[in-house]
Amino acid sequence: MQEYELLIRNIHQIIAINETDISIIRQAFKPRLLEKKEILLQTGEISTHMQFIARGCLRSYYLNKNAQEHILQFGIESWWINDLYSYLTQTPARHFVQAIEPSLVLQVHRNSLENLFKEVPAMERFFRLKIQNAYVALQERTINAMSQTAEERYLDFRTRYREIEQRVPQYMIAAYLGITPEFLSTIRKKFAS
Amino acid sequence: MQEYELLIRNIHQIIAINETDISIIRQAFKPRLLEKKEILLQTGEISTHMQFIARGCLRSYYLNKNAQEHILQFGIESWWINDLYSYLTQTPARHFVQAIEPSLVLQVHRNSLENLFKEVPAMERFFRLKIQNAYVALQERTINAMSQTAEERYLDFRTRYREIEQRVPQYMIAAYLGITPEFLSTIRKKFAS
DNA sequence: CGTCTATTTGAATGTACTCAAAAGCGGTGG
DNA sequence: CCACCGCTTTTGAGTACATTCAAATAGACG
Repeated sequence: MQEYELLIRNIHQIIAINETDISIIRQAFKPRLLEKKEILLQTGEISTHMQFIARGCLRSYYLNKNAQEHILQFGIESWWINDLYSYLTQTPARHFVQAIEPSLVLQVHRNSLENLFKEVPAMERFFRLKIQNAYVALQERTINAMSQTAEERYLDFRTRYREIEQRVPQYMIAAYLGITPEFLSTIRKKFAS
Repeated sequence: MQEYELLIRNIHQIIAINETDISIIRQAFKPRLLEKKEILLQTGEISTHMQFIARGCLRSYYLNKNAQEHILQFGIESWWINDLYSYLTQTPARHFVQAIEPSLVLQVHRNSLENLFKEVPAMERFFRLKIQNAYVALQERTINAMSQTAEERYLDFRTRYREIEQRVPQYMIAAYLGITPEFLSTIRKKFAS
């Protein structure tokens, strides 16, 4: 049950919860093991769960009309990952969510989360804050994508997500930054240690 | 009071409201006239109002560290405009909101909106949907910024926001697309009618 | 060890920027 | 009403940034 500790800590950092709340939260979340490359959410499916990463590394990505992959988000331990729009509006997902490493997520179903909100109202605030943060992070990324060179974006990524950089293959970082793997390779050469 | 009709229609398209609701909504929103170039929200200020554009054209923009302007959003009649993050979190705004033309906005103060939610609960759903749509629009824009050429982005903008393209100066469209005005000019030459 | 995938390298090309200057346009004052 | 001023848009030359394609090299894993 150690994985649940991480979840509880993650929530407790943001909102106040007591022992009763904690046991209600534990019951609402179900563990799900994922193999490397296993897909948690497909385009076209409707997202029914919020998921917390207890162990491993995942990504959400999108295929554009030329079938190029674009990564929207990476996630490691203590992050939340989803196609938020599909979840919120109950419309077909436009993104995939996939495990990069063997992973363990703690999932709460939409209905179950609604009940949780009734029993632990502060959880509603918790998720509202998560969504707000996701929004502002996205806004910053949009601006950076438009105003910075690939090199600047890469260095920014490196400092911001030091750990992720070491855990995911380079071509995925390129797909996150919106550049080709070849060009990322030449950028990296400049900063070779 | 014609400007209020537009607001009511905008809300009524999304949620069911009766005559009583309408008069409550009318009272909550106050008109504010803006001159061309007048700034409605400054970086550093905390956003206290949601605003609906009844007449005119506005933009929200951001200055990056090289003091370049990047436009996040244009808005014309029937659109909502704000620094949403500042409004939601009550933290200092990172963006400016400015009138491009002489404009009229209908503003509702945060406190007033909270009261409105109690009297007309469906309004809470209305704004939640607005925020969700803003999120997904931003996500699409991020992907496009990374995966499309300037020309593709411009053509996309043109079909998506035909009217805005005709109302705002070209250098602002460049600032929206993340390219230089010179380069936008050469792109346009190719499609000269 | 062999196979498959990921990364690197390099040449040629395309996309977008910088800088400078000219042309166009819109409002204001005389 | 027109002339002028300031701002916006266009044009062009030179350069920087990033891609494509092809091939070589390196790593990971059964």
